[in-house]
Amino acid sequence: MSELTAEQLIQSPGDWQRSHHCAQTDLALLGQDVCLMGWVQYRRDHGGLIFIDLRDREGLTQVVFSPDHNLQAHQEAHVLRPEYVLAVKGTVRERPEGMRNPNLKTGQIEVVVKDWKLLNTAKTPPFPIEDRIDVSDHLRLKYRYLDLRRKGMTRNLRLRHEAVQSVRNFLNAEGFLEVETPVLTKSTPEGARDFLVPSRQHPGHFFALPQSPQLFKQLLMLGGQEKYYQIVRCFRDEDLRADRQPEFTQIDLEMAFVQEEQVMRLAEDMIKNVIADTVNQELNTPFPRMSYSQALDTYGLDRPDTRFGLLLHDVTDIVKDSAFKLFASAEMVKAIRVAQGGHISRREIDDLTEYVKIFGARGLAWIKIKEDQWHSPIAKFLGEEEKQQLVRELGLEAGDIVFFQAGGADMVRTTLGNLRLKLAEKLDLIPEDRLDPVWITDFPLFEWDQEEKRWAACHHPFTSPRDDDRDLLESAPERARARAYDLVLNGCEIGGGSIRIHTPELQSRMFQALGISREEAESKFGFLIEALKYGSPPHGGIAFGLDRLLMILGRTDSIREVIAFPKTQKGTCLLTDAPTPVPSKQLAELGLRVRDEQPR
RNA sequence: GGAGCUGUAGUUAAGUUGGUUAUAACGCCGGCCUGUCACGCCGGAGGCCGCCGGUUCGAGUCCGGUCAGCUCCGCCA
Repeated sequence: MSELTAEQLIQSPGDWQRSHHCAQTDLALLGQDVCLMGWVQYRRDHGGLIFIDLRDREGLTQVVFSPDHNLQAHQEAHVLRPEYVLAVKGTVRERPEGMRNPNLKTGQIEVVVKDWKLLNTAKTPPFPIEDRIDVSDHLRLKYRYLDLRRKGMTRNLRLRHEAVQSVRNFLNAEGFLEVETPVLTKSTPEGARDFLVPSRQHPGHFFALPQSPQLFKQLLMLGGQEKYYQIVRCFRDEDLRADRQPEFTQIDLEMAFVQEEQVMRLAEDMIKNVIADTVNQELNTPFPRMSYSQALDTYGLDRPDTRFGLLLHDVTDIVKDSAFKLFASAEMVKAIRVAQGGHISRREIDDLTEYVKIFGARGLAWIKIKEDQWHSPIAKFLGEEEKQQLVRELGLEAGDIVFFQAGGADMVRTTLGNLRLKLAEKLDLIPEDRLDPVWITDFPLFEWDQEEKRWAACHHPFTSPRDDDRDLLESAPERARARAYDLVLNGCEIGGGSIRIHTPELQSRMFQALGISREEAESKFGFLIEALKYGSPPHGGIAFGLDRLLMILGRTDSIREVIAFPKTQKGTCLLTDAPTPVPSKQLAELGLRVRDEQPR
């Protein structure tokens, strides 16, 4: 028997056809001949007997090369290495007593090789194709195609597929039409930074990639399509986070002739359905609702995680005459009681103090409640009356610890809102298997843009004010409420929408309130205002961040885990090396020149 | 634009107060092995300690810078 190298053994599959997937081989197939194709997961070469765990997308099957069944095959199979690609034909047989593997779905059986083909060899992968190995993000992204072979990524891609199918099935049944909208579109003011695409045919002119299909979906309502949806890529040229990628996917939908209730009911039914179809969990509808101001008051954030307590209490009034000047002079003082948190050490408090500084806090006041006294750097400033009121407001008991934050309202809320999350994580208070949705409603229409010194749309400039707040647009914009709603799941904003403005008059007033001049409104949004003049139906909708929803359902802490080919935090692709410079000829065609081009 | 963490063999990590030849496990290569299943046993190879500079008799270790990955602030209607 001549010794052939692995490369010499490579063959084409020829007329071999795969009969089963590796996960399908079980006792029901006993005695049958099957043809499997896949990759070598593990090889256990005993010399006289070779076991290969063959992997395909669906699972693993043990195949056995035995000289008793095919001498040549057995001898050739010594060349097999991890990730080699092979096809085997063989017989499914029950494993001998005591040789079964209960950890493997197909562990009752094995496939005895009658004939096989080596379809391809493989370099030794830079990291093992196994879930239990933690590999650096850098390597995983550079060799993403190898990372995708791992079970975790395969599972996440399947989850994504199932979620998308569920959404389509649901919305199709509800009478929605899936319509595509342009990816090459118009740059608009407001919102995130646009990705620009230069126009070759019109030098100096640019398309923008859509931040969302917002205007087109409204135009589809104007186009009489009544119920639209799209699972659509959106682009925002802003810095990345664990839950943010420059391109991400929205489940976008819009309905004509509806009010808030219909959109919210439909949306929660859709989400309920997706969750049942993917992770087999049942949510109760209707989802709970909370006003924006209540969310800020009790959770500090507009995306409350309602899976645990640690609520914020306002104690501004209690300490307004305190001897502790920091409290007395503050615009707002809030507190979090951690029941039986007195064991938190000085060292841990120091870490938390460092943590809150990220949010602009100067420090972190705390009190440990003991049986006989209050242990705290600030206890000496607090009078009996103040202490009594704090006990009442916070429900204090011996063994508790209380954290305080005093200062500007925004800072206090943000700081304690984030501290609350930090504490919950640290103290393991988050029930990981819970899915707690909550609608946030009653958003303000505007928020003050400190940098631009003007009002900015809280949601977007097409969101309708409440009917009875219309006159506030000019007189008291800060009091105007929006017909907007966000859906928050486990403290993550997974969707948001609104009832839109559908008359040209109101839309023009909105632009005015935002400080957008008549001329600018005309040049940027003229087509919309014009369109609204031709019988626009009242309409509204919502858009969900598919990736974020999948992060929660897949119980992963990074958006990269649910995207096949994500970008790094610096917005690059380690696999393709994009973005790259382009030849000057290509730039010239576009009428572009790169300023201060560095020699490379 | 800013802050923090990380960077040592193919991979994951250890590396003490700055001190001789930089460890371990897995992987890889060679050999043995007919019931393993993350097979086992014997042997072997494998290092620009991210990069540049500085301090020092001497730097993986200290300092400055820089690059990359990650987390966060700003930003994200």
